Amino acid sequence: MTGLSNTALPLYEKVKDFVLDNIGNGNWPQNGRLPSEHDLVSSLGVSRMTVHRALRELTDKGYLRRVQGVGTFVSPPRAQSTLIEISNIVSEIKDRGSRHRAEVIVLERIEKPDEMLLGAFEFTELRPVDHSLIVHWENDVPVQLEERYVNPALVKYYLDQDFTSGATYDYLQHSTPLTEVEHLISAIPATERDAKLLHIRERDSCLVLNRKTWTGPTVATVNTFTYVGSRYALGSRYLPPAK
Amino acid sequence: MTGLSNTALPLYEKVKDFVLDNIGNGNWPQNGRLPSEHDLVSSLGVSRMTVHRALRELTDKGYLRRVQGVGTFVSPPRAQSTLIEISNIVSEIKDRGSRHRAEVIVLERIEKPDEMLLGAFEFTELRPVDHSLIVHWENDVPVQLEERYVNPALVKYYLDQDFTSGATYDYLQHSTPLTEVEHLISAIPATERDAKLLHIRERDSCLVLNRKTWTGPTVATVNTFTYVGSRYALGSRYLPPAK
DNA sequence: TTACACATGCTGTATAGACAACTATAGACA
DNA sequence: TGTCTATAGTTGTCTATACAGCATGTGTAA
Repeated sequence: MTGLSNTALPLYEKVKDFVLDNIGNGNWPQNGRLPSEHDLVSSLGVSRMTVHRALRELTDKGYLRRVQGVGTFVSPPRAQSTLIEISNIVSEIKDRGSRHRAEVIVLERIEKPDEMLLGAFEFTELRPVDHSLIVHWENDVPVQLEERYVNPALVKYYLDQDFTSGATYDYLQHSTPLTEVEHLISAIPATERDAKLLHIRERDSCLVLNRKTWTGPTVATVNTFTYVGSRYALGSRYLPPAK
Repeated sequence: MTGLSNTALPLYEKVKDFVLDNIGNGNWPQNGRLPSEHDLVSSLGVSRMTVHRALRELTDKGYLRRVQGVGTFVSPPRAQSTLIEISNIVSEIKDRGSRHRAEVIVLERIEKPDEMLLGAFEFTELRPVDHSLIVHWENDVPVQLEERYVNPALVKYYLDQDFTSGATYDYLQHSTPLTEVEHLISAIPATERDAKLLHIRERDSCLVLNRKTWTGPTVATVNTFTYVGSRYALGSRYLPPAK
């Protein structure tokens, strides 16, 4: 009596389905503890690596929460799940084309040189500050307003890191203590300040992306990106296969 | 000479970094072919499972494209990459709270009963059509306009599926042929139609989420969600840990 | 009582080996 | 020439085993 389905899926997919079913029908309640890997190995009759892979993938998708030395728990259904993944939208917006291109352009156009952005995220040579307002340009047309706030307590941390290893972007992906990200995307009419800086009329539609990152329980950074609604959209484009 | 970094990362993370470095510095060109797993095992001195995990995770993130029996290739830098993941935004928006709740509410409020939505995605009992316009309400206030187009050729496919197995949501996650998703989020002023249906003024800011799904090279569905900008935002909230 | 060491149970990582499934290619054959 | 077949190479999955790292409870000693 394995409890696994009979379809042709790989074993680890069947294990995932088994777990999701038990969560879905309330068998394993929210924040409840799952059987240990060893228990699942015994009851399902598969190897531990297979169980482990299934649980790891469900953890990546946000269905589970695992703590080494303690156990595996059912995550509450909302929020937490896709947060990290959504952060990729922002990455995509910022580095369309080559990796650091967009940011370099920005640097040449900064309106107030005194208010430098915290470059630790994308660039090494910059002096970090804890608050900045930046206008991004493209072909002499302002397209985006960016406001950044960085928790001063964390600035030192970034300065102490060694970002000269070349693979800055990916290094950060792996090693930063930024554990969670919150995103809010909204459509608001341009304020007087927005209109002036972006060369549009007041009340024109703007697309606002608000991003907040956390390191554990403390807020690390807050970013507000304001786009000219009539000209720009967020998102990602899919190119269908040629053949 | 392994080529792996000396930091304290797990081996599979080092392999990932190694691969990303080789992609980043142009050593392995776009659409180029990577060394086989066996080659990497030889040159890096780690086991094949470790190499495999690294390559699989990079594939999931969209950096690589793998074809069984052929090889591993460098994906073009963006687009394909995070598309699947981003689709979760839409899921979360639609089913905050319990799984099918949101959709049920919608059904009670449909303005034109003749233009039913294709329920195959969330509900079994509905008659599918290939095009529909829906107004979503909350507490007697219209909050969202939804326009759906479904490729008629695919309607039959969904009808033939067996969605009565209980785990509808997860079943679809695994088995639908929807291979790719394109999202565009934009801020637009309300058209006359939008204003009338959503009880707002013309030119008021609206948040528009456009979603297009593909099965291979053909478009499967097109959804347009129009939200009242002053009242709603897309995104996800993070709740910091209590302790 | 308090502090520390240890055992236990859990997840995380890594390996070696095996087989399955798929693709492309080369060669045999009609 | 065209078609089928065998084969080599590649990725996908699965197992059994081992060890590391972490958290918690327990028992011992101060």
